[in-house]
Amino acid sequence: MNPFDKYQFESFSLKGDLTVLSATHEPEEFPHREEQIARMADAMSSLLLGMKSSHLILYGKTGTGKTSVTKFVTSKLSEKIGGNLTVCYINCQNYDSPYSILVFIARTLLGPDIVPQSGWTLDRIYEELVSGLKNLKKEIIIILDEVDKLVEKNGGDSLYLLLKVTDENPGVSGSIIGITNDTAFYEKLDPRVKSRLNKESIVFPPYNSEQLRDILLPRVRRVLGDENYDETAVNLCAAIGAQEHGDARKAIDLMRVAIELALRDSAKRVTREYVYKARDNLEIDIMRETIKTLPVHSKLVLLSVILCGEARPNSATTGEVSSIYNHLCERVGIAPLTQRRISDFLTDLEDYGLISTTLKSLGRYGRTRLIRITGRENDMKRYILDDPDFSNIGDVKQSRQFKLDERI
DNA sequence: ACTCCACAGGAAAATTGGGGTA
DNA sequence: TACCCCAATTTTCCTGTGGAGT
Repeated sequence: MNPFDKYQFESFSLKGDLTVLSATHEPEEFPHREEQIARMADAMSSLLLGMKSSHLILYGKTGTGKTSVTKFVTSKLSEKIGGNLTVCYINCQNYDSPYSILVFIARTLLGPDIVPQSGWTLDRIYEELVSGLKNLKKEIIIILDEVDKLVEKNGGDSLYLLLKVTDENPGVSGSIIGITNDTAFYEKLDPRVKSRLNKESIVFPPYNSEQLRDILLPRVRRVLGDENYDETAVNLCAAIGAQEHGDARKAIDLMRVAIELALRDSAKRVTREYVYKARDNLEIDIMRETIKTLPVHSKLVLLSVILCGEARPNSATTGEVSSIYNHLCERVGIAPLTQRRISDFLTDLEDYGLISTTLKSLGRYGRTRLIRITGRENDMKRYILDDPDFSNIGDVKQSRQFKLDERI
């Protein structure tokens, strides 16, 4: 026998497409969601008879399958009904005003030329949309992902208007599917919307780790075959996902990254170690991605927080941050915003998990938020300074110095 | 017990900017 | 061109507040 046999480095190869483990993959099977699917189908079955379907509200945390299941069920429904049904998917994070929603719907259902992005009055867009929908003569399903954003922002105006479109115009037949992760969503609605929304609600409970494993395993098999991975690695992904409020997306992402890392290493199989590495990687990726997509002022505020923390290791306060921010703006050549606004940015940054704040009273010295960076600030600084707008910011240490002098 | 700091965070006014009509 | 409508973003103005100093 060949003495080199035991030094086989050949790594495993993919048996299937890795996109099965990507966010855009739309599965055909939904383990542990049979009940929800059946109930949705039941609620929408009246469309098959040409009757109106009632509106639906779906509750559930992120990664519990609400969106995928909805897309799945609606696509199956349109298979049955044929060309007589159009589905319009809207993510309410992007379209959160009555105006932008109506425009979006009009443009996707009726074509991009029917209404302009802006310029017309809301009334005119409404009229145009309604008459357009009448001419369409189709059943319409409007999926509102993250509806809670809609209600938070401007009361229930957008929803109210949509319900008016679907319910108050003979000749228009539409139903709304609202998706939310806010369990108190319905209570927050104002009465005029509540009364119209003859709601049927379906809850998507978080997955536990066994259920996550059931979701993960078939997909992993499709990618890797039966060998090439430790089952404990899959279990670990499932366990981490379960910890994160039963988040299937998280578990799937972890598995994908773990496989990618193992491939890059030309490893023989995917092990727990790769899952741990994947977790670290994902965290950094998420951080870089959120920082990269931050608006300029937000970046400056975050940078100010970091610099402030470097100057004085104990927590920074809003006032300190905003004075550093002012200096940075001057340096970069951007008009600074008010402290009121900075305060809002700080809340945003906290929501993104980039900083954490504690409201504290310093007695005689007022009441303010103590602000701390969460995570590796050197990395953060690097990602912020990647922004081409900040090319003239120069040496950060230097700028820190000059700020220290200016303060107090 | 009372003050008063340094803000938080709500509400409303003002500004900005796309796009219309005449 | 001037002027209007609308949404979104910021500013202005505001009221509220926990606790160190007195």
